[in-house]
Amino acid sequence: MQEQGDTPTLTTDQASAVLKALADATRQRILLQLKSGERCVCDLTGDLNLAQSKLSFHLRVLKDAGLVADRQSGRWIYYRLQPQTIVTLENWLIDLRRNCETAAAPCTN
Amino acid sequence: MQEQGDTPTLTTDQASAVLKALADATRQRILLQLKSGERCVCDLTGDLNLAQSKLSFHLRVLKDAGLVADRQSGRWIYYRLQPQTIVTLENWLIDLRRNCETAAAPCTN
DNA sequence: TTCTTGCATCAATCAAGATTGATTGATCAG
DNA sequence: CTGATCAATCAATCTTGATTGATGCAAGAA
Repeated sequence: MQEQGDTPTLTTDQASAVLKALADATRQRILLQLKSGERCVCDLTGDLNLAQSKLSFHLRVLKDAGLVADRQSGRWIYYRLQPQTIVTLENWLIDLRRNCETAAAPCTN
Repeated sequence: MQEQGDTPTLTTDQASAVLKALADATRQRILLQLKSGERCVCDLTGDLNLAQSKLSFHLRVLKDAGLVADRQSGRWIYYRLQPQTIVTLENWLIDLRRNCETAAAPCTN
Protein backbone atom coordinates (compact mmCIF):
# COMPACT_ATOMS: atom_id res chain seq x y z
CA MET A 1 0.00 0.00 0.00
CA GLN A 2 2.90 2.37 -0.64
CA GLU A 3 3.31 3.01 3.09
CA GLN A 4 5.91 5.68 3.56
CA GLY A 5 5.05 7.10 6.93
CA ASP A 6 1.33 6.84 6.22
CA THR A 7 1.29 9.56 3.60
CA PRO A 8 -2.15 9.86 2.01
CA THR A 9 -2.55 9.65 -1.74
CA LEU A 10 -4.06 12.47 -3.78
CA THR A 11 -7.04 12.10 -6.05
CA THR A 12 -6.84 13.84 -9.39
CA ASP A 13 -9.15 16.55 -8.12
CA GLN A 14 -7.14 17.13 -4.97
CA ALA A 15 -3.91 17.25 -6.93
CA SER A 16 -5.46 19.79 -9.30
CA ALA A 17 -6.60 21.99 -6.45
CA VAL A 18 -3.18 22.00 -4.79
CA LEU A 19 -1.32 22.52 -8.05
CA LYS A 20 -3.66 25.28 -9.17
CA ALA A 21 -3.25 27.04 -5.85
CA LEU A 22 0.54 26.80 -6.14
CA ALA A 23 0.64 27.98 -9.74
CA ASP A 24 -0.20 31.62 -9.09
CA ALA A 25 2.60 34.14 -8.63
CA THR A 26 0.84 36.12 -5.92
CA ARG A 27 0.15 32.97 -3.94
CA GLN A 28 3.77 31.93 -4.30
CA ARG A 29 4.81 35.24 -2.77
CA ILE A 30 2.49 34.59 0.14
CA LEU A 31 3.86 31.09 0.66
CA LEU A 32 7.43 32.37 0.58
CA GLN A 33 6.54 34.80 3.35
CA LEU A 34 5.19 31.90 5.39
CA LYS A 35 8.31 29.80 4.75
CA SER A 36 9.95 31.28 7.80
CA GLY A 37 6.95 30.97 10.07
CA GLU A 38 3.47 32.08 10.94
CA ARG A 39 2.34 35.58 10.00
CA CYS A 40 -0.80 37.61 10.58
CA VAL A 41 -2.80 38.99 7.69
CA CYS A 42 -2.11 42.58 8.59
CA ASP A 43 1.64 42.01 8.32
CA LEU A 44 1.32 40.16 5.04
CA THR A 45 -0.65 43.05 3.57
CA GLY A 46 2.23 45.37 4.31
CA ASP A 47 5.07 43.04 3.41
CA LEU A 48 3.60 42.06 0.07
CA ASN A 49 1.96 45.41 -0.67
CA LEU A 50 -1.34 43.76 -1.56
CA ALA A 51 -4.85 45.11 -1.32
CA GLN A 52 -6.57 43.54 1.65
CA SER A 53 -9.35 41.86 -0.30
CA LYS A 54 -6.87 40.52 -2.82
CA LEU A 55 -4.75 38.97 -0.10
CA SER A 56 -7.83 37.55 1.57
CA PHE A 57 -8.96 35.97 -1.70
CA HIS A 58 -5.62 34.26 -2.26
CA LEU A 59 -5.35 33.10 1.33
CA ARG A 60 -8.69 31.43 0.94
CA VAL A 61 -7.57 29.60 -2.20
CA LEU A 62 -4.49 28.39 -0.34
CA LYS A 63 -6.56 27.36 2.65
CA ASP A 64 -9.11 25.49 0.55
CA ALA A 65 -6.26 23.61 -1.07
CA GLY A 66 -4.91 22.65 2.33
CA LEU A 67 -1.65 24.50 1.81
CA VAL A 68 -2.12 26.85 4.75
CA ALA A 69 -4.04 26.87 8.00
CA ASP A 70 -5.17 29.80 10.07
CA ARG A 71 -5.57 30.57 13.74
CA GLN A 72 -7.32 33.44 15.41
CA SER A 73 -5.78 35.34 18.28
CA GLY A 74 -7.82 38.26 19.47
CA ARG A 75 -8.45 40.51 16.54
CA TRP A 76 -5.74 39.00 14.39
CA ILE A 77 -5.63 35.91 12.23
CA TYR A 78 -2.37 34.09 11.77
CA TYR A 79 -1.61 31.92 8.76
CA ARG A 80 0.97 29.15 8.52
CA LEU A 81 2.09 26.57 5.97
CA GLN A 82 0.75 23.01 6.11
CA PRO A 83 3.87 21.04 5.21
CA GLN A 84 2.09 17.69 5.07
CA THR A 85 0.07 18.80 2.05
CA ILE A 86 3.28 19.69 0.27
CA VAL A 87 4.77 16.32 1.17
CA THR A 88 1.71 14.60 -0.25
CA LEU A 89 2.19 16.46 -3.51
CA GLU A 90 5.86 15.53 -3.57
CA ASN A 91 4.88 11.88 -3.32
CA TRP A 92 2.35 12.31 -6.10
CA LEU A 93 5.13 13.67 -8.30
CA ILE A 94 7.51 10.87 -7.36
CA ASP A 95 4.89 8.34 -8.31
CA LEU A 96 4.29 10.10 -11.63
CA ARG A 97 7.88 9.97 -12.79
CA ARG A 98 8.66 6.48 -11.46
CA ASN A 99 9.06 3.89 -14.23
CA CYS A 100 8.40 6.37 -16.98
CA GLU A 101 11.46 5.36 -18.99
CA THR A 102 9.94 2.19 -20.39
CA ALA A 103 10.48 1.44 -24.07
CA ALA A 104 7.99 2.98 -26.45
CA ALA A 105 4.76 1.13 -27.00
CA PRO A 106 4.71 0.68 -30.76
CA CYS A 107 1.96 2.68 -32.41
CA THR A 108 -1.03 0.43 -32.99
CA ASN A 109 -2.04 2.12 -36.26
CA MET B 1 24.72 26.02 -3.88
CA GLN B 2 22.27 23.52 -2.45
CA GLU B 3 24.03 20.82 -4.48
CA GLN B 4 21.97 17.69 -4.44
CA GLY B 5 23.09 15.95 -7.58
CA ASP B 6 23.35 19.21 -9.53
CA THR B 7 19.61 19.76 -9.66
CA PRO B 8 18.79 23.18 -11.09
CA THR B 9 16.63 25.59 -9.13
CA LEU B 10 13.37 26.96 -10.48
CA THR B 11 12.59 30.63 -10.83
CA THR B 12 9.14 31.72 -9.77
CA ASP B 13 8.10 31.97 -13.41
CA GLN B 14 9.38 28.52 -14.26
CA ALA B 15 7.69 27.03 -11.24
CA SER B 16 4.44 28.70 -12.25
CA ALA B 17 4.65 27.33 -15.77
CA VAL B 18 5.26 23.78 -14.60
CA LEU B 19 2.61 23.95 -11.88
CA LYS B 20 0.05 25.48 -14.23
CA ALA B 21 0.72 22.76 -16.77
CA LEU B 22 0.29 20.08 -14.12
CA ALA B 23 -2.87 21.60 -12.67
CA ASP B 24 -5.20 20.71 -15.53
CA ALA B 25 -7.20 17.46 -15.35
CA THR B 26 -6.86 16.69 -19.05
CA ARG B 27 -3.12 17.14 -18.89
CA GLN B 28 -2.93 14.90 -15.85
CA ARG B 29 -4.68 12.19 -17.82
CA ILE B 30 -2.12 12.58 -20.57
CA LEU B 31 0.78 12.37 -18.13
CA LEU B 32 -0.67 9.28 -16.51
CA GLN B 33 -0.75 7.62 -19.93
CA LEU B 34 2.92 8.49 -20.36
CA LYS B 35 3.82 7.13 -16.92
CA SER B 36 4.39 3.69 -18.37
CA GLY B 37 6.38 4.87 -21.37
CA GLU B 38 6.41 6.66 -24.68
CA ARG B 39 3.20 6.93 -26.72
CA CYS B 40 2.35 8.34 -30.11
CA VAL B 41 -0.29 11.03 -30.49
CA CYS B 42 -2.59 8.81 -32.51
CA ASP B 43 -2.76 6.29 -29.68
CA LEU B 44 -3.30 8.96 -27.05
CA THR B 45 -6.23 10.35 -29.01
CA GLY B 46 -7.92 6.96 -28.84
CA ASP B 47 -6.96 6.03 -25.30
CA LEU B 48 -8.09 9.33 -23.83
CA ASN B 49 -10.97 9.90 -26.24
CA LEU B 50 -9.87 13.44 -26.94
CA ALA B 51 -10.37 15.56 -30.02
CA GLN B 52 -7.12 15.78 -31.94
CA SER B 53 -6.71 19.53 -31.69
CA LYS B 54 -7.50 19.45 -28.00
CA LEU B 55 -4.85 16.83 -27.36
CA SER B 56 -2.36 18.75 -29.46
CA PHE B 57 -3.04 21.92 -27.50
CA HIS B 58 -2.43 20.23 -24.16
CA LEU B 59 0.66 18.41 -25.38
CA ARG B 60 2.11 21.76 -26.38
CA VAL B 61 1.46 23.21 -22.92
CA LEU B 62 3.21 20.22 -21.38
CA LYS B 63 6.10 20.49 -23.81
CA ASP B 64 6.53 24.24 -23.24
CA ALA B 65 6.67 23.55 -19.51
CA GLY B 66 9.39 20.94 -20.05
CA LEU B 67 7.25 18.13 -18.71
CA VAL B 68 7.28 16.09 -21.91
CA ALA B 69 9.49 15.76 -24.96
CA ASP B 70 8.61 14.53 -28.42
CA ARG B 71 10.30 12.57 -31.16
CA GLN B 72 9.25 12.06 -34.74
CA SER B 73 9.35 8.67 -36.40
CA GLY B 74 7.99 8.61 -39.90
CA ARG B 75 4.50 9.96 -39.85
CA TRP B 76 4.09 9.57 -36.10
CA ILE B 77 5.19 11.70 -33.18
CA TYR B 78 5.99 10.04 -29.89
CA TYR B 79 5.75 11.83 -26.56
CA ARG B 80 7.48 10.89 -23.33
CA LEU B 81 7.79 12.27 -19.80
CA GLN B 82 10.78 14.40 -18.81
CA PRO B 83 11.41 13.14 -15.26
CA GLN B 84 14.12 15.70 -14.48
CA THR B 85 11.62 18.55 -14.67
CA ILE B 86 9.45 16.75 -12.15
CA VAL B 87 12.44 16.21 -9.89
CA THR B 88 13.25 19.91 -10.07
CA LEU B 89 9.73 20.71 -8.95
CA GLU B 90 9.99 18.22 -6.12
CA ASN B 91 13.06 20.03 -4.88
CA TRP B 92 11.28 23.36 -5.13
CA LEU B 93 8.55 21.94 -2.91
CA ILE B 94 11.03 20.52 -0.43
CA ASP B 95 12.67 23.90 -0.15
CA LEU B 96 9.30 25.58 0.37
CA ARG B 97 8.29 23.48 3.34
CA ARG B 98 11.71 23.35 4.99
CA ASN B 99 11.94 25.37 8.22
CA CYS B 100 8.36 26.55 8.00
CA GLU B 101 7.53 25.60 11.58
CA THR B 102 9.18 28.59 13.18
CA ALA B 103 7.35 30.35 15.97
CA ALA B 104 4.94 33.07 14.95
CA ALA B 105 6.38 36.47 14.30
CA PRO B 106 4.34 38.68 16.61
CA CYS B 107 2.07 41.02 14.74
CA THR B 108 3.73 44.42 14.44
CA ASN B 109 0.49 46.41 14.66
C1' DT C 1 -22.95 51.77 24.11
C1' DT C 2 -20.29 53.61 20.14
C1' DC C 3 -16.09 53.83 17.48
C1' DT C 4 -12.24 51.66 15.36
C1' DT C 5 -9.56 48.02 13.42
C1' DG C 6 -8.78 43.44 11.10
C1' DC C 7 -10.50 40.46 7.99
C1' DA C 8 -13.93 37.91 5.01
C1' DT C 9 -17.25 38.20 1.42
C1' DC C 10 -19.94 39.91 -2.40
C1' DA C 11 -20.89 41.81 -7.13
C1' DA C 12 -18.94 43.63 -11.18
C1' DT C 13 -15.34 43.87 -14.30
C1' DC C 14 -11.35 42.10 -16.58
C1' DA C 15 -7.84 38.78 -18.14
C1' DA C 16 -6.29 34.24 -19.03
C1' DG C 17 -6.97 29.66 -20.35
C1' DA C 18 -9.78 25.88 -22.64
C1' DT C 19 -12.64 24.14 -26.37
C1' DT C 20 -14.26 23.68 -31.08
C1' DG C 21 -14.04 23.37 -36.00
C1' DA C 22 -11.43 24.41 -40.02
C1' DT C 23 -7.13 24.75 -42.31
C1' DT C 24 -2.38 23.65 -43.36
C1' DG C 25 1.98 21.12 -43.89
C1' DA C 26 4.35 16.88 -43.83
C1' DT C 27 4.79 11.93 -44.63
C1' DC C 28 3.75 7.87 -46.79
C1' DA C 29 1.01 4.57 -50.04
C1' DG C 30 -0.66 3.57 -54.48
C1' DC D 1 1.55 12.71 -59.28
C1' DT D 2 -2.77 11.95 -56.30
C1' DG D 3 -5.09 10.76 -52.26
C1' DA D 4 -5.01 9.61 -47.42
C1' DT D 5 -3.30 10.04 -42.71
C1' DC D 6 -0.93 12.31 -38.65
C1' DA D 7 -0.46 16.20 -36.20
C1' DA D 8 0.19 21.37 -35.50
C1' DT D 9 -1.96 25.81 -35.77
C1' DC D 10 -5.37 29.45 -36.16
C1' DA D 11 -9.64 32.12 -35.12
C1' DA D 12 -13.80 32.29 -32.59
C1' DT D 13 -16.19 31.17 -28.67
C1' DC D 14 -16.81 29.73 -24.05
C1' DT D 15 -15.33 29.18 -19.35
C1' DT D 16 -12.65 30.02 -15.46
C1' DG D 17 -9.95 32.68 -12.45
C1' DA D 18 -8.14 37.33 -10.82
C1' DT D 19 -8.87 42.10 -9.55
C1' DT D 20 -11.31 46.02 -7.62
C1' DG D 21 -14.22 48.57 -4.53
C1' DA D 22 -17.95 48.25 -1.35
C1' DT D 23 -20.19 46.08 2.42
C1' DG D 24 -20.62 43.22 6.57
C1' DC D 25 -19.15 41.14 10.71
C1' DA D 26 -16.50 40.26 14.90
C1' DA D 27 -13.26 41.81 18.45
C1' DG D 28 -11.32 45.07 21.30
C1' DA D 29 -10.92 50.12 22.94
C1' DA D 30 -12.98 54.16 24.84
